[in-house]
Amino acid sequence: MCSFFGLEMDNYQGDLTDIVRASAGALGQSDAPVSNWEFPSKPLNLSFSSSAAMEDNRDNVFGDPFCNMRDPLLHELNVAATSGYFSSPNSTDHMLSSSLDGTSNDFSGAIASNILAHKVFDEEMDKSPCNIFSRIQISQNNPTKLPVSPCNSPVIAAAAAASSPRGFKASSMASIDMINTNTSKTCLIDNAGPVQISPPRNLGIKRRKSQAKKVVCIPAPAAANSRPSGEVVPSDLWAWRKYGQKPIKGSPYPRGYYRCSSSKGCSARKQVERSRTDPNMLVITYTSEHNHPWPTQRNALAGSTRSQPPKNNAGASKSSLSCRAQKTANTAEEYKENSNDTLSPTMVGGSSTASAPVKEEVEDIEKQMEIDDTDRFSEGFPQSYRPAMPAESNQSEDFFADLGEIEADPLDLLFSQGFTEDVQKENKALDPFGLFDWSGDTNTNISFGEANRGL
DNA sequence: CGTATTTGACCGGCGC
DNA sequence: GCGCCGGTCAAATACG
Repeated sequence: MCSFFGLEMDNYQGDLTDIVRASAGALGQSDAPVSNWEFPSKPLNLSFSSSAAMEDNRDNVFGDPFCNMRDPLLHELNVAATSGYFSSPNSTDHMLSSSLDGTSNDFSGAIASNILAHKVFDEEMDKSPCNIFSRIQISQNNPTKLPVSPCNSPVIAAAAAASSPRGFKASSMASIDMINTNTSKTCLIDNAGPVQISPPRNLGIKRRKSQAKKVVCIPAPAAANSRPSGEVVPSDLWAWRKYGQKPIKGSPYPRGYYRCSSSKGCSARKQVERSRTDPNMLVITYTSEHNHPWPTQRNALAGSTRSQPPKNNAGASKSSLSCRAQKTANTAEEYKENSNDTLSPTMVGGSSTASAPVKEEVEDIEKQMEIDDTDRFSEGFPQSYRPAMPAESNQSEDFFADLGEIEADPLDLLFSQGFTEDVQKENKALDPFGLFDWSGDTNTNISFGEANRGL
């Protein structure tokens, strides 16, 4: 597995794009599957209503009443590591689970995989050396360079609690060992420079200045995707609606503005942009918090029907965007990239071809994940989660090679019909309360692409 | 027809 | 006070 390049911060102050620069490294620059993070992931904490758990999360930065609920973003990101296709079989490092415990509550999620390096920066995060950031160099006014453990943080990843209605309790992240690879050998940040995280100046964030924000820096799937249009934005299963896009001064990439559409009145917002310093990385900034449980398939899908980019995407209808992009594009190539890879959620998930079966599978997976997480942690990816790979593979490399060549959503390959059926059966058995409408009708099913939209 | 996206216009904070 | 800039609004448009 490739290693991540060193993470570094340029000195550009204040721009969230650079708050966390997680180099995509070999990942972003390789042919690694770009849609890997569409894979559903497992839950880290199933305590939906545990008062104790809630208590433990009382200091989560967002005062999130749902902080114990699963974070769809986390799950999704996590799955890659738990799928067995991404993680090392020798996952023994409990770095995150231990280092986070009781220290960075607002750093409520952790995700790691050999492929994905998701990094979250919370402006209000505790910089205690005991937390995840002990492995990250904090730059700004703090000259102190916290040691970066080159082998303990293959992926210093944490899902944005802000994106979650509940976040995760650090102590509940034992599963991280599933996604941490054998760090002593497969360290993703080996031979790399330190991770430097610069707290934002908050300049330009005026109206919500006092609000906590979380910045997630993730590999930009689109960068390696040949998708003709649209930014591939990771799904977090929240329903996001894009309400604006602006070119950002100093960055060739526009910033997309999204608000939660899962619930009226929800003030949750997020901004998605490419890192100016590393186009392979997407910087997602979450602002405010959801005031509702993370969406069921129904409300998450409200109005979500588009799975394809505008047919005239490359045509006149895009001229406006192109013009905007052109404003900041310094070169023809940059312009091209902007035209093709703007932060439009239209194609999020890189799965314009995502079909209903796929989305159902995703939902099923998530559902089951909520049921038996602990077992998975110890036993690995459950049989039922295992995608029916061609040739039943452990041949992930070949698989990914294929992924790189196909245009169809890799999930179509990952999840076979048989897989779906099995999971559905299992889900029914395991979800006697029918908390989730996994079977839903066509209007309520989340299309994977749709689920991804807005990220 | 309902919903999402696009995008120009507008608003307000901040620096000068 | 003015201009810059980021963030948001909302009309137009696209899509299923």
